[in-house]
Amino acid sequence: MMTASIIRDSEPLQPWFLPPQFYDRDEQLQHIESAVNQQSVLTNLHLFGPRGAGKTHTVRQVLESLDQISTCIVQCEQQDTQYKVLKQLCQTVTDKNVPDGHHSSDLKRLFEKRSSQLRTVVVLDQVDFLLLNDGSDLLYYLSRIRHRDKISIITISETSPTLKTELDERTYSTLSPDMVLFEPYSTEDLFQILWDRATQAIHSGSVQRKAVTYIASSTENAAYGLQWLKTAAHHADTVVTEDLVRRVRPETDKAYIDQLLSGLTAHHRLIYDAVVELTTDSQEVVHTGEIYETYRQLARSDRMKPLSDRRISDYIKHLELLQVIEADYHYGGEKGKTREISLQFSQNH
DNA sequence: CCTCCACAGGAACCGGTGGGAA
DNA sequence: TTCCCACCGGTTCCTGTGGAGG
Repeated sequence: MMTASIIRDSEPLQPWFLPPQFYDRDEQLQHIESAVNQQSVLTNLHLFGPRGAGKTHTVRQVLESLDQISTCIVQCEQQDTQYKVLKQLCQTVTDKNVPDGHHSSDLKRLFEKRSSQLRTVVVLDQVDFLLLNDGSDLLYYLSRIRHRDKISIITISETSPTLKTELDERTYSTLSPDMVLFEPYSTEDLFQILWDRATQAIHSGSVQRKAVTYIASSTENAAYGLQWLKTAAHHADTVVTEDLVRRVRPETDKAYIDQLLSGLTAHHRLIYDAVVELTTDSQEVVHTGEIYETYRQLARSDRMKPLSDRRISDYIKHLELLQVIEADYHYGGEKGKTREISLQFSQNH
């Protein structure tokens, strides 16, 4: 069934692929580099911008270009407790596996010992997950660590512009990060980004410029655009056309959501499915109680033991942080405290 | 004005896991 | 081997919120 693929190298279509060329990120690249590449005191940074604006890639680009510097990139979506982050920091810095069961003070000692010898950059990607689950204790610790002139803390967020409201006062004032703003890509830049990847990944002549132009003018999110291109390429018999691109949009949404949810649990998935099921053309917002109920039904039909409402309430917050759903908080709506929840990615564009 | 609804979200607690020390 | 301790995902319990309805 699968005919010869037009893809010659799938790597450049992968989300983690670091491209050789960046567009319209000179200012940010420079800002980050000067913050972590000083001989004296290193600077802390907070990177803010929407998903698919190149935050993570830009940091990686800078860090991979530097020598004599130890770097730890932590995905807080998974590492959402103080202990887990410390564990990963120690593993990265010592290059050894660190088993569970230690006291976090042991891990702190180990990390301090190593980081005192070498300049160290700690990147906390999706830091909101850590803050939601565990508060700002870890950031407080890191901001006051011994030898802190040798450590730079870089936090990345899509939902907190400054971290000021998310952190307690003392942590914010000692951390006092420089803000680095990432604007969404322009249509032209996004075209270049996708075109570069397309020409690297796909046999020449097998992708039309118009097709890529269409993607670039339909979204500002590079990660989403890339998924779109990839989905289209997988479906193309001979060439990626604009028409094909239009047709694969629903499937792109699905694949993009799958990728976002892949780092979370099966329960998160069921909650998302519940919201999809409850959302109709006539009813675009759903209430938490309905989600709990539908989730329980879905879980039972999958022979999974449903989790408590309290837990699901937290999981809904996770989906909100990932921006697959949007939650409108009413501390004074029709029925006291409620959330009105809607899909961020509607199935029918 | 009081009570109820339908939730939000803090805090305490629970059982399992995996160290380290005696 | 026994005991103790921290961590973790999860539950239970509880208090707070503000409009609607009596």
